[in-house]
Amino acid sequence: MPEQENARLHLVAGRSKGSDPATKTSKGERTRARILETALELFRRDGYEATTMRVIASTAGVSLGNAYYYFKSKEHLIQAFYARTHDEHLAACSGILDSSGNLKTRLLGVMRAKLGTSMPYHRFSGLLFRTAADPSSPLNPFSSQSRPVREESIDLFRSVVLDSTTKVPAVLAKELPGLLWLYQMGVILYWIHDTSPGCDKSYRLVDRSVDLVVRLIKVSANPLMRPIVRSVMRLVSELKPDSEDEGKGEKHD
Amino acid sequence: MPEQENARLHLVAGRSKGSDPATKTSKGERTRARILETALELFRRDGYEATTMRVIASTAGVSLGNAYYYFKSKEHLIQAFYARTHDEHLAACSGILDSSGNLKTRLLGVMRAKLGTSMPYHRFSGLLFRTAADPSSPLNPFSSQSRPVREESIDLFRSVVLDSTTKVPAVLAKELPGLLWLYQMGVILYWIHDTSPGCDKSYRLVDRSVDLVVRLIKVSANPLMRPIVRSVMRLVSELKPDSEDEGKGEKHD
DNA sequence: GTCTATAACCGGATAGAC
DNA sequence: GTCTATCCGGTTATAGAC
Repeated sequence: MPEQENARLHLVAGRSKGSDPATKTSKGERTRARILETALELFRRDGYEATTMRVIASTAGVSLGNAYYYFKSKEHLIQAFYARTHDEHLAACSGILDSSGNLKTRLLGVMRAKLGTSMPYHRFSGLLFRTAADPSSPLNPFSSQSRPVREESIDLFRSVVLDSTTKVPAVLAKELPGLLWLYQMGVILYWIHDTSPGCDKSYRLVDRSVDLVVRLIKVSANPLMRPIVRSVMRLVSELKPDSEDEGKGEKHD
Repeated sequence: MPEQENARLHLVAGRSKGSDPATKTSKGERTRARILETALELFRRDGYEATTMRVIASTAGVSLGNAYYYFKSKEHLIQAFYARTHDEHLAACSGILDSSGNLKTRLLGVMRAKLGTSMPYHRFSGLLFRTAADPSSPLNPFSSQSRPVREESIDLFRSVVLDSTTKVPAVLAKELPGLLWLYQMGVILYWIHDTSPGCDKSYRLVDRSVDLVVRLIKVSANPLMRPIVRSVMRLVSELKPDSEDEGKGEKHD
């Protein structure tokens, strides 16, 4: 399925400087970028629903049909948004990850950075999660089409764990990055519903829960916890891979 | 806001036999019921998106505008769906809850019943969760407008815990029903994305995780766990109430 | 005041000409 | 690669019937 490859290429277009020398952006690439910039701008300013494809198109100086030539649907603009915020998150994390080996410090830094970089899109993210929760949408974070971005996110947590000086029990090591990613998703879900001023509650949630998570990781090394830890890990590994039948949903790309 | 009262009244219409004697259903109530039945039937058969309001209306033998007279939006049909499945869930649970006092048995019964009664709506529920995840939607399970149904669900878990013979540590007791409801939401979220035949994986998840949950509850009584349990409970109680500002979202009823 | 219907509006999406 | 014209479905306005 070459289209999927293509989608991924588009996704990263403008991030990793193209494989060709210089800034050899074709006209199409520039048009595409212009539409995307316009859309994200309008989403942030007016929200998702309030921003119509017609307005995006006209503001970007193209026709409605043309906008649909570059983005198959309004939701596909969101995929681009995913990639964008992930890059910003990475950038915001690098400082802490380079300077500390303490697991708690690292995880806290990553989680706080996640909230920080997401803040400008608080309202927008609500809608994002809306489509994200739809299993038949290619945009949902568990779908095969989201795998590339998902894997990148999990990689981040892998580096949080692996490059830390804190010793992680062997049983946990393999699944931990994926679990932390899931934990992050949970925090985001809370944050989306958080209407406290400045989203203070979400920050408190991060502070407290990171502490908790790290303590749980440490406690899991205790022999008393052995059977429970084992159960958890079996549960996780057994139920994780949506195996062969992924992408069976109604909507295809 | 009397409308909200009304919405709730409508919600339970046809459930608790009206306050008036006999089956004094007005014509409007019958029309309303007919539309709802038709809609749920079509949702189950064709899915949510594929079922248009026009088809619902014509199948139910009313005009489009008339359907909107009874249900303010397509999504409002979902609120009725919530109530419906909750009632079915209650009925499916009663057997186990009346016959066993064992916490694990009770919780397992409730969770399996939840999956069982939800199965006919597997596809539909995906879409449901879609709008449910939108914080500005009155349908999201955390919203103030969903409170009545939410409280009913939590009550079910309260009875699971309170009427069991297993002793639950005091620190946990207060928050446990709400946490179990949250746990159920998590299971549902997994189930929605579960494409395994017969949703076997979801059933396995329930079997394994119920075992785990019950063991965690018991372990939490261990003095070694004291500090962590305390942290968890503080976290929960501190971050739970979306306090005063609920319903501040864009969409109002 | 309760109910029903018709005719629009609006925005996401598509077809097909250039 | 770009446009115009059009479809389709959720939603609303509004007029009248009971």
